[in-house]
Amino acid sequence: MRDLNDEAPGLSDQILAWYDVHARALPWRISPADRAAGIAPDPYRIWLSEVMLQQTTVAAVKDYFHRFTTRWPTVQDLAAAEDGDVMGEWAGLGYYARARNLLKCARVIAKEHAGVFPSTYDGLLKLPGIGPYTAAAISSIAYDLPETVLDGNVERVMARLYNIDAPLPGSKPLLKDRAAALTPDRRPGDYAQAVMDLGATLCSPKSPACGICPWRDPCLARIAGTATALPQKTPKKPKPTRRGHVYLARAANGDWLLERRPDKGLLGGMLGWPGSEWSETPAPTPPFESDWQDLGTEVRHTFTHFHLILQVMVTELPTQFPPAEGHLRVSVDDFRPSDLPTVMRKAFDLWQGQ
DNA sequence: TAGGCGTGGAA
DNA sequence: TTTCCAAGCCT
Repeated sequence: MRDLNDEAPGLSDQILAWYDVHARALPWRISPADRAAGIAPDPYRIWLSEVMLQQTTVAAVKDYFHRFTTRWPTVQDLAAAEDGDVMGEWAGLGYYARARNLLKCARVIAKEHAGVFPSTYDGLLKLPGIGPYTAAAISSIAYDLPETVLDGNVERVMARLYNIDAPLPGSKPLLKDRAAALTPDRRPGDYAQAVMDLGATLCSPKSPACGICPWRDPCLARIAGTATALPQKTPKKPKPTRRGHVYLARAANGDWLLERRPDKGLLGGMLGWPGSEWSETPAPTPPFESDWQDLGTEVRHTFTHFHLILQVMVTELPTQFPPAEGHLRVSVDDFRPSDLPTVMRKAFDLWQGQ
């Protein structure tokens, strides 16, 4: 049996040589040439990009990264921001606990670490929103420490390189061991980005470009013809469908009735329309007595673990409406649809379009 | 520890 | 249309 660990130095050299030529230009990335010239990444920008990239594509992150770094150029700037401004700027990116933890983390860095990110894996791991992957990513990319990143890309690349057919997530420790054995002491930051770039571009889930892969020769899955079937994953449960009502009330002067959702749970900390519970058979719960009209078109949206169909009800907001507990009256000048999470913005778009 | 937690693009 | 999945973390 071929032992790829004996070839580890050669393997890391091969993928680094590939990365030197094919590294994508990304707004948060220091190119391999600039790195070689001694330019160091800004840990704040690496951290911000890595949190945004959790379960999120590069294409979706780019504009958000630019807006955040323009508005808050340093971690101290971000730490001093208002909660609602950060949540509004994150709106549309999803997994909103990331934004709440981002702000928590920035404030810990500013207050307890003098504005400087810890430079060790263990120090980073203690911070809100930083788990094993992100701690390893910041350690390696920002500080050039030989920590092993294990994200979905690296899992796929390792499962194929070693032809491991044990299913995820159970095989994760084994994949981590394989990935760690390959992590070099030389250029660990470039190496981490190289393996992830390889997974994101050539070693793709459905149709890997094995013919032009720098690891095509040693790859045991390519040799065995099993690459596209790896990594195996335990099957997922089907998504149920839930229903609900949302209530859009606008005053003659343009004011809107909104609510700030509680910090915990779905869409936590985000703005939203008042509404019913989301269940199989939700009872209507209008925020105040009025002649509510059914907009006629439903909002359809899919979350991580269920489908949602929302009935959109509209009426005029009384001029003297006394806001109930938890309700916000937002003036036309302060209301920006882009501050809403996508499912809530869809309801607004329907209202606007009718 | 397994489930909660968004969104949009690709196939 | 549906399914898969993307630089995961938290509880």
